[in-house]
Amino acid sequence: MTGPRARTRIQARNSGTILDAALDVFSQFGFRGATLDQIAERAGLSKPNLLYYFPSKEAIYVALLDALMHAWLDPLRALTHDGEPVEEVLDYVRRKLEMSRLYPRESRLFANEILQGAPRILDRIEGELKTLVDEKAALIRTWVAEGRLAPVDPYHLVFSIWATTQHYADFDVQVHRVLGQDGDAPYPEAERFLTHLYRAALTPAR
Amino acid sequence: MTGPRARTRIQARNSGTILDAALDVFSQFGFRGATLDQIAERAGLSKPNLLYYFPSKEAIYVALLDALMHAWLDPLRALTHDGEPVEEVLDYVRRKLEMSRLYPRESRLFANEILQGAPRILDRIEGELKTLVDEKAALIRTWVAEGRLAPVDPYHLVFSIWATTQHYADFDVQVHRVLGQDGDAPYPEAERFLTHLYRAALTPAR
DNA sequence: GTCTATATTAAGATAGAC
DNA sequence: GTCTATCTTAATATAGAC
Repeated sequence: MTGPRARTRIQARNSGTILDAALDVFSQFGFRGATLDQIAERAGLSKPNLLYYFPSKEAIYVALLDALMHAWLDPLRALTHDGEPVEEVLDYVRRKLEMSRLYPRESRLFANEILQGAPRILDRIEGELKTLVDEKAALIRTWVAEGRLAPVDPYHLVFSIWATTQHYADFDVQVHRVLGQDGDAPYPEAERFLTHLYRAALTPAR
Repeated sequence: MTGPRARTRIQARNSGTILDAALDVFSQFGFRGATLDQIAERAGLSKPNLLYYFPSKEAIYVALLDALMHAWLDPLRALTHDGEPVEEVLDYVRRKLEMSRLYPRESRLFANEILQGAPRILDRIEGELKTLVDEKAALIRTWVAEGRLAPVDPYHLVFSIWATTQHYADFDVQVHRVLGQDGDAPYPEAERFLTHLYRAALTPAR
């Protein structure tokens, strides 16, 4: 800890307030589209006060990305060889969908960063993310080779799970308008649909 | 035609150059994150010259969105009751995937607009897009009722097709880094995977 | 720790010469 | 039609009082 952040109670509280407000703004507008004015207003602090807690706009953004990446891959890490393969993957789908439901802003922050070319996260994509996906892809290949999973490409399977589950957070506005529903209403049906989709596609032919 | 746009040959060419450059920039950074300086540089024109062809930054952006929405729904419109239901949906998946491959910038422009709350496109989401999806959802329900398609929620089916196919354009950087591939390399395998995924999920139990 | 005031740069848009 | 120069506003960041 070099900065003043998180030393005293008031510092911890204000840092948290700032990060929460910043997540609102950055997740909607991306790094360049977001402004400190918006963040300050949403946090109920003055702009200079923001810069007392964080040295720059970029530092706030990077702090958010760091916190995000730390937790983002947890659902995939939990995919192990312990259980029955089809149910293991379905559990992963449900965990990812739950992430979208509980943390839609984090999903949109990530989506915005990738859309903009991932300039501040490319090393972690090529590093920890790729490493983890490679590892789980190998596990999935093993299941396929053992005939316990239908023959699918593990990478594209993972991409499709990311896409379908994150869609409910990233395209949330569209989903709600098309369905004419609000809030978390789409999620139960989404879970039913995705469970059917992946169970049908992954269950090996008998 | 009120503005100078598209009257003479030189006007048509410059308008096209500007829109192409603007698509590059807006699709990456979103409306607020994009700057006229970037667009001007990429178009090889001066900033005031841009504003000779379009009255404002917003006008350029709206022109792009208009052109996009006009073509964006074509693949879904082509889903008709003519053929065999499973193959009809698979054709739709392939058309959407082809859109991602050929027009990734348009896909990212749309994604950015939705992520930012769809402020300039909300009426068309609630209008022509919802109307079309409602219509095709009814068609899919008919197929399900006839036992020619496995029982799935038609709206979430469409969402999943949008998500999985647009993912290859919108998250293109991530896909390429994880796979260690460049250019269009992921598409053939993506098509194989998605064909399997939807064929398995949509084929009715015999 | 927090604020007002302000320096500095960048961005959208316009004026006016050519 | 196109450019240089410039106006105006907004944005990041800092100075310095309290």
